[in-house]
Amino acid sequence: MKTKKKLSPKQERMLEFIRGFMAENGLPPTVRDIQYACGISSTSVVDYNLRLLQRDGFLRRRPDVARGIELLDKEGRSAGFLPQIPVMGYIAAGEPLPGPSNDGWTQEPIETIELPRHMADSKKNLYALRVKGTSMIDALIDDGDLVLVEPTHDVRNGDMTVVWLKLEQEATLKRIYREGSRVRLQPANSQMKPIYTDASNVETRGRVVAVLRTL
Amino acid sequence: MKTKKKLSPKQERMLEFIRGFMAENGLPPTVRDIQYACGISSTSVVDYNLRLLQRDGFLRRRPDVARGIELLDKEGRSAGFLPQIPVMGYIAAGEPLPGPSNDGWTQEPIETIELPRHMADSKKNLYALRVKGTSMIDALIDDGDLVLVEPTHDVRNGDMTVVWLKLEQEATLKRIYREGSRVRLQPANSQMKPIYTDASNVETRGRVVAVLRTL
DNA sequence: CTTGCCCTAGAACATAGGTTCAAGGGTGAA
DNA sequence: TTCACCCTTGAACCTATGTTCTAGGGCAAG
Repeated sequence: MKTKKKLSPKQERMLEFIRGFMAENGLPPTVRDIQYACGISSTSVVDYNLRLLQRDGFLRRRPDVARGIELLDKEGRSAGFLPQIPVMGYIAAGEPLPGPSNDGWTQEPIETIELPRHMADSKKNLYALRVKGTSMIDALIDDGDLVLVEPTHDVRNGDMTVVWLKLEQEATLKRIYREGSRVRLQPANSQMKPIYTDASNVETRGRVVAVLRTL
Repeated sequence: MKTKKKLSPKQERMLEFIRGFMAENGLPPTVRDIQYACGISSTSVVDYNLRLLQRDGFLRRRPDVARGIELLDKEGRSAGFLPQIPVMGYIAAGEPLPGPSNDGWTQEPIETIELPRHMADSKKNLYALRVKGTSMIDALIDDGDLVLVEPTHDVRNGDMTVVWLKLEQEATLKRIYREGSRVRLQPANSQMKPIYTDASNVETRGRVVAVLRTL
């Protein structure tokens, strides 16, 4: 159940704008903000569509209060305000890695989560991967965990890194240390031994900035 | 540096209210909301103090916009809106466990974090503990990780649980399974063996609902 | 064509809510 | 005392912003 109901393009646009406005400015937009941003000719049209959106459960309005729009998630609780982080796919040993291509993404997000600003600096356009299986357990990452990734090739020694091992056809998360022509991949778990491989065999896909586990 | 500057009691109160209002209602309060809630006699007094709070970097105001208050964290970025989770102390093997007493807490939070609603249902008054040392590594929890705890004694088999082992004088995080008069404490890491101990030796302090690791 | 429904227009209205003003009380320094 | 500074009062002011009204266009069913 992706959407509760089909929305008119205008309504899509409005919702999209409201979300963005709230995440960016930290407060809900006014009717007129929406009007101008969405190129709508009259406040009454905005009001009309807000009414419909409310009827269909996408938002709640507080009568007579300025900026009294409250976005609702599918469960009816308040949402918005927070940076939306796309969960771009799964990571598991042996699986191909989804990632950003030159322009945009190789695929659509499988879900979206929102994170507080102090975890997800919106400037870095982070994305997330869901861990499948226990193959990352030596990095202290369990099945079902969510890893937040900052997409960059500029990875420093010691960074927890998303690496693709070409030879092994394997994705993994390790701390990376370049040692001459070879690379040491150090599990986060001190009880595990490091892996050594040739530098030409590793492709760094980004730096892990956080790990989230919900139980 | 806890606070940038000493605040008057009134200003403390106002900030406190604004934070609460935003977390609860999903939008910033009006000047008059603040006035009534804090028992202030005039909007101009509110304005006056908001002015000072802005000067001292606690918030930003957008001139002439309704509810144009934006709370700032110590780094100057937008804050508020989210449930504030107190980090009540540290957890490490051998350390005593902080926790809720009959009324209130045994101590003050060492810090405060904010979490999105879908992680921190405000009804459950969660708290957090910061993990010190690598003694929880068999539960896939590293030094510096934050564990979110729902304080309850009603723990079910298989729950990741904060337990206090009386004999060993040790706090730990394990999945718990009651097996007759004894208790099996199962590490999250499948490569580790479970621990068995007598039921009378374990004291459950709460259920872990999430683990957060920032790198 | 007529009716009904959904949507758009533009304007006007009502008030929620930010801002300002003139005045006054307290307190400490000079 | 007087001045300066900080804070409080109460009211008035103004506009940002939600709401409402009347009118009309497009379109499908009858």
